[in-house]
Amino acid sequence: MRKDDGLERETDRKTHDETDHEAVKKLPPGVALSWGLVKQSRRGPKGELSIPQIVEAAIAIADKDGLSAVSMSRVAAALGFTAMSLYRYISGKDELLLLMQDAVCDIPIPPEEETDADWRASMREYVRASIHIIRKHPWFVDIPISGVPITPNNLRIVDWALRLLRNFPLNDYEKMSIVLLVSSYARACGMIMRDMERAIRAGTSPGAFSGLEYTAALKQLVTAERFPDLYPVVMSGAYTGENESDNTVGNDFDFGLERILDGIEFYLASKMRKDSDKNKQAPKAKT
Amino acid sequence: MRKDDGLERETDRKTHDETDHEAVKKLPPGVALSWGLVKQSRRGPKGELSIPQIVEAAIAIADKDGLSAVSMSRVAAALGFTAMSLYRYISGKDELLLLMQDAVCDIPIPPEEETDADWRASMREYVRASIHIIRKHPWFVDIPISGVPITPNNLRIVDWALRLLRNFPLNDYEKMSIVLLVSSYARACGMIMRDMERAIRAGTSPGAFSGLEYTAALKQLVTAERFPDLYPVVMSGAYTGENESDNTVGNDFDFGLERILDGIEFYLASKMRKDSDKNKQAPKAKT
DNA sequence: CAAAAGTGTTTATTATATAAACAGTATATC
DNA sequence: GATATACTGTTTATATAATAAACACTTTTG
Repeated sequence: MRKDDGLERETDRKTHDETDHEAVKKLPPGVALSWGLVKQSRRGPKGELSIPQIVEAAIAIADKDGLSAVSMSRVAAALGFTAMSLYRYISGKDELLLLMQDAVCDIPIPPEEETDADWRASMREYVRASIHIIRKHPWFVDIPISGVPITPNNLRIVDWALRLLRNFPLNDYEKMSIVLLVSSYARACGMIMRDMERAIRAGTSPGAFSGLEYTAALKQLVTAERFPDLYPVVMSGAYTGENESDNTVGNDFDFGLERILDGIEFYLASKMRKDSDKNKQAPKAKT
Repeated sequence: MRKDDGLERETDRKTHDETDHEAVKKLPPGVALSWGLVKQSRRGPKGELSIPQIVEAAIAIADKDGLSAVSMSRVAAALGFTAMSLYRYISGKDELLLLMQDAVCDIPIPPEEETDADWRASMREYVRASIHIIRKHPWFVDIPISGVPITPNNLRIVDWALRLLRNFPLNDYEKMSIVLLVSSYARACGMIMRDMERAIRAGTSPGAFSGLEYTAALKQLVTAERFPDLYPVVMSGAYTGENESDNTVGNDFDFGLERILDGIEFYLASKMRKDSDKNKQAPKAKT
């Protein structure tokens, strides 16, 4: 984890640290920690706790009882310490949340070889993996997005997404736009799936998520006059998924994803057509 | 608002009310309120407050100081009452949040005539309106989604979205999937725009959102070995939007939306092709 | 008029994050 | 080795939440 390999002389190390410091200092609190860039002082008693330990405990609590159950005192208690002891390691709860978020982004990235074959399949796999994080850690999307990802594990996922677009005739901005598009969709779908599974676990009869419980009420409330186009959809039961089998919700998401992939494919095709109009020989792929 | 037209006999009315009640009772707390289905008792002193008043005050506070500033006591204080007085109108804070959410969904829906002309333009308008809610009320997306929309104003927006698809050769499930797709994208984009504007208002230099401040740090942290495909994007400055003019972020979102619309269009075309293969005369539009 | 139902308030309870002061411990430097 | 220093985990205290319970008052209903 430590970059210092011991070969640099004292002065070099200092300069290097300071350069790092200036840029890194501007990072939001906690981000530096996530990159493992922390003071490593030798004096004083060794800490009995550690950041990974704290984060792990917090994640376990959040997985079990939700994000609201994650309080400093409960995390500390789970480790056999007092709430205040945590502040020796992290500066506050926000930092803990950020570290939790990055920690669960530490997923296995598929090896590069498998990627190139079928980009649509790869994209589906990417979306599936993104959704998997949310389903495994339902609290993940309860933490508001504070900006572009800048923590290491999160960035590895972005790196993976970009890899899938590597050989596409797109500039960096187009690539980022597509990553944004696909990731946003994954997030939105993951959120809804999360809600579904949460409801089922909370005792809602299986398949009764997505408003199925409220179907009867909605059929009384949604009138044809006030909701001309929603009315038939509610009445047919499609709105609340009355006639769907259990896993059809997943199919809904698959449907949307395929539309997005179609859109991307369409854009690539039209762009390559344009390119081959301009230049005589079309530059199909960069590598 | 009352369905009872006075012609039914007492027994009929009772039965009817109970039917309403049974179905409506199952609605989550607050949803019934949002539909205006509340006890209307005559005894006791008239309330000096009202639900719309409370919700309005809460929204004003949230718009100004964020969702975390919305406390029962602050809302009450803004109206000149004590915190506990609010509990005579709503059962708790969750209910207040739900009512706030529905209240800001009360947006002008464009008249039907303007819709049919250009469905892509209409869709763009729909997305723009959805995003506008989020930008005007940045706290909107801080409230987690608890399921399919079931409050009246929110459903009117869904109704609007469905109207845009009315004449498409799609079944209800396909329509809902497309609404989900477009709405999710709008939400995701709105969130990011919200963050951007929030950061700018908080003093971040204009255009320095989206990680621009962290560019220097990222260029040190993102190595070519660890992030082979992200590396060039960070280095070119595209990742943190270094070379973008102010409104390019919006253009990013436009890009993704156009891909989604392309995808929908592609699907429609391929489906109609299939239909015309099956039946001799293609049923182009239902109405 | 009396009962009932509803109003806003005061008071109290429980949780929360976190600041501040404290006593103990391991290291660095003399 | 002695001692200052920097660090450890703890105790105590503060401020702010949501909201339950008991209270006094008001208006309608029977």
